[in-house]
Amino acid sequence: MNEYSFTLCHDPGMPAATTSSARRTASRAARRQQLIDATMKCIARKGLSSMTLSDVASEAGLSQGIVNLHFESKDNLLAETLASLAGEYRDKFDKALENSGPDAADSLQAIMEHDLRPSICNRGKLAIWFAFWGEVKSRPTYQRVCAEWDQRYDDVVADLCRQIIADGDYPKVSAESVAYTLSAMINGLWLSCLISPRSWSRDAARSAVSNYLASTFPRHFPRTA
Amino acid sequence: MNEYSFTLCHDPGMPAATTSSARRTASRAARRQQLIDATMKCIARKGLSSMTLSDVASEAGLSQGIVNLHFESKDNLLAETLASLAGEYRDKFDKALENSGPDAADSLQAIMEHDLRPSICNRGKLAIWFAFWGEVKSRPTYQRVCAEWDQRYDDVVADLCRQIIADGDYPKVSAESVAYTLSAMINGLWLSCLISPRSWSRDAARSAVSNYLASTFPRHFPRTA
Amino acid sequence: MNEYSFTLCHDPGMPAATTSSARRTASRAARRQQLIDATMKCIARKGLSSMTLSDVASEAGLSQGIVNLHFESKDNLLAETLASLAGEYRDKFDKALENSGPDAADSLQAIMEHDLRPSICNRGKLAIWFAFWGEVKSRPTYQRVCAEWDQRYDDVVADLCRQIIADGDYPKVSAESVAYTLSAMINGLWLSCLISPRSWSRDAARSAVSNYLASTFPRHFPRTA
Amino acid sequence: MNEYSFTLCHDPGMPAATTSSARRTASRAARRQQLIDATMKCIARKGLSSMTLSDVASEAGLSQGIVNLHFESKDNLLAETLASLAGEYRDKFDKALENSGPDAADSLQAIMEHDLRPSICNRGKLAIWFAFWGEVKSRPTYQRVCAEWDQRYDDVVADLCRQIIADGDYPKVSAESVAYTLSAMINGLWLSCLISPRSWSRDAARSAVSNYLASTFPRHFPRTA
DNA sequence: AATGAATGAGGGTTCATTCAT
DNA sequence: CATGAATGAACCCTCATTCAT
Repeated sequence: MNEYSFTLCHDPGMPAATTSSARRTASRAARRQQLIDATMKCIARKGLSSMTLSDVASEAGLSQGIVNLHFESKDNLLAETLASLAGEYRDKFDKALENSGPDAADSLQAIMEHDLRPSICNRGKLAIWFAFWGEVKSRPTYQRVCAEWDQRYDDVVADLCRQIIADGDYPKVSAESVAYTLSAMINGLWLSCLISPRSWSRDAARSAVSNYLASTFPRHFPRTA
Repeated sequence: MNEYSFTLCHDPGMPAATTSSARRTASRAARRQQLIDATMKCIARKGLSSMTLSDVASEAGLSQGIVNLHFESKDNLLAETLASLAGEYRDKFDKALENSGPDAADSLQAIMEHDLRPSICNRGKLAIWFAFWGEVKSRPTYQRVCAEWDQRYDDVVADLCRQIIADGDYPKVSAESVAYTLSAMINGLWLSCLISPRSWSRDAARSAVSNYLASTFPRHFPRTA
Repeated sequence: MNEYSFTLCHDPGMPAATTSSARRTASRAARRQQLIDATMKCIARKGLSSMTLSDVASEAGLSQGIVNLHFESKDNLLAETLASLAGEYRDKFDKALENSGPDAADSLQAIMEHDLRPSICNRGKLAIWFAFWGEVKSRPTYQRVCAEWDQRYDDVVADLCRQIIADGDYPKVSAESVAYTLSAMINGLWLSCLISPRSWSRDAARSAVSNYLASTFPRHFPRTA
Repeated sequence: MNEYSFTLCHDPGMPAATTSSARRTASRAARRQQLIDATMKCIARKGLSSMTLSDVASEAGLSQGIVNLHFESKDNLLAETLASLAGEYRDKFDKALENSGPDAADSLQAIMEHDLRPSICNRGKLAIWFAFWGEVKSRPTYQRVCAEWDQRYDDVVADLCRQIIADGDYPKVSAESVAYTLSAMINGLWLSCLISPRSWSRDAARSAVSNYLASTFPRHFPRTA
């Protein structure tokens, strides 16, 4: 499924073209990732607006100045955190596609399942996504990263839909519209998971998607109980 | 459509039943609303995490200390801003319902149209909603307000779906699931409006919803071109 | 005992040389005193450094701007409060002298008793005195008022001591030194009342003074049990 | 004279028993003491109520945020300043006792002399003590520290008096009352030093104490010229 | 590379003071 | 005379950033 791969500014530990200091560079990359991970935890726990670099350093078990040493500025750390979040998501997304069955329907199913899986769809992770989305309007950088990915997501899904439509003869269905709807649904379900954790049910979310797919592509997605 | 009305802590400009000082009281409420409006503009422009009380005061054309005078603290201002945002939305929502046709399908249609109308679905307003959603995990207060509203929204829509299902004999359709899906779709479409304003199209959003409704309730929502 | 009277800048409600508006002026003086009283309560409760004009206005049951209306500034209010405190003390002091027996020893006794009486020597009142004394070094105004009074106190007491010494033939005793000691003792006893209210005992304070007087002027102050 | 030693929360520059980073720790303690010293100067110069953290930082030749870095809050700085003031006094007090002659009368004499020595009894230092005493009523923390010390002072002095009384056969004298009187006298003399620096005379203060001691314990404290 | 003490700009907040009513 | 909304300077405090070690 390489054809869908794309690049964001996410590439921890690029091979270090320099001669010897591979270990040092590797360690540097590892430290950066460690700090990014700490940042994500902090965003999830305290929110973007009250997270401080002290929090991040503490969470990472390191000292005050460490973030500026590795990322120059807080803004930069956050930008790279978003890139990492997106990259991580993309990797899992790609893997889910690769591991899916051969048909487009299987792939589509895999994507949807993937998006609702606990490793992706849990309050902690979602809080981070929404934290960045909440600043998208005022931070062109965030917007670019998010928009790029969303576009790609829609493209991939639309492509799969096109194959399904061709395969199953659904003349009245627009691939783009279905892709758009699916993408929106996932994001909306994520929001409700974040906002109403008490009443939220993963099964309800899954069957909402299933129902939609079943009513849109009845010959590919049989209605479940 | 009073049966769907509900209350959030939103009540700008109470009717001033008291005899004297009505003017002063009115002015006080007006000032608060003025500050809340300024806050919304600032959130939309700068984001929750970099908006300052100075920004708000400037935007309102007033002096530094004015916010603390009327809201005691920034936290409080933000909480009341969210309440106002929700209240404003609720009012428009209720009005849209009232003005809709007599049938449940008309009402449902009205809600969907309302949610995608420019006065609701524009980057400025959406940025505010997402700003608060982005902090929901770390601010129980925000969560409560948002969850309360989401629940209500789903209830109202589910109720309408139930009427439509009963009326149109759609035995395999679950009202809750459809309501859930519609609610998620709207939020997801909002997100894409916020994130990808360039490629976003109101018509595409509308037809995504229309298509879904048409495929779910074919006898009530005829497929459009 | 007019010979000992002296003036501080304390004179509430001076007769108002103007023609008619006597009532208005009287009311004005009353209001000023009301505010000064409120100020004293606030100093006792919150301390000089955290007392605000709002506190004073609240305590007096009046509105925000009232203090500046009547006293122009906070500094001025405090200066007049100190003057009032000193004036009040002076009045009671004078009255205690007037009401005392005819002899110098009686007068001295009366002064000492007066200084340890609950109406003077209670934590509330003392807190106010010490609050001002605590700022004496940095506020020449306070110092002047306090120094003036202290001088007078010492003079009065030294005068009485002189009479006692002459009357009782205590050749080795210096009137000034005894006056100085008595004055210091009283202030020290006040401090211990303020600092150690739990263990402080009015009787212990009184007998400390009695013992001192008995050992200094044995023929005038018989030792008590 | 170890039997009279006692502890307040005062311990600048702990000996750094730890192996490494002794320098850093030492420096930290030194910085704290530096700030406390600056605080004392500021209180003496401007008074508790108008001293600001800026003043302290300037006085110490350091930057704005330094106090909060080392003391967390202004309240905390002040509390530790009082503790340091009391600790410093206690150390000198103990040393004066140690260096005094062998007899109880010598010790008592040493204490009194000590309390009136210029290094203790000067307007700058006294202004600080009175500044804190002025807030004792509204700050339980201050009160506790002050009350604790006063109690100890009285205990030590009373103990000495008891020895003197036993040694010299003064049946009618109460050790507690004398101790109480002496303690009060010293505080009162301090006040007059603070309030009336012009007319205040160290010799007058000393002879007031001497006279009292001579008349109370004639066989131990011979009358001076 | 890592530390953590130090900086200082800028935040939220307080409050003495002003002024239209 | 009295009110209380409004002001804005100045406070305490936070925190991203710097830098000597």
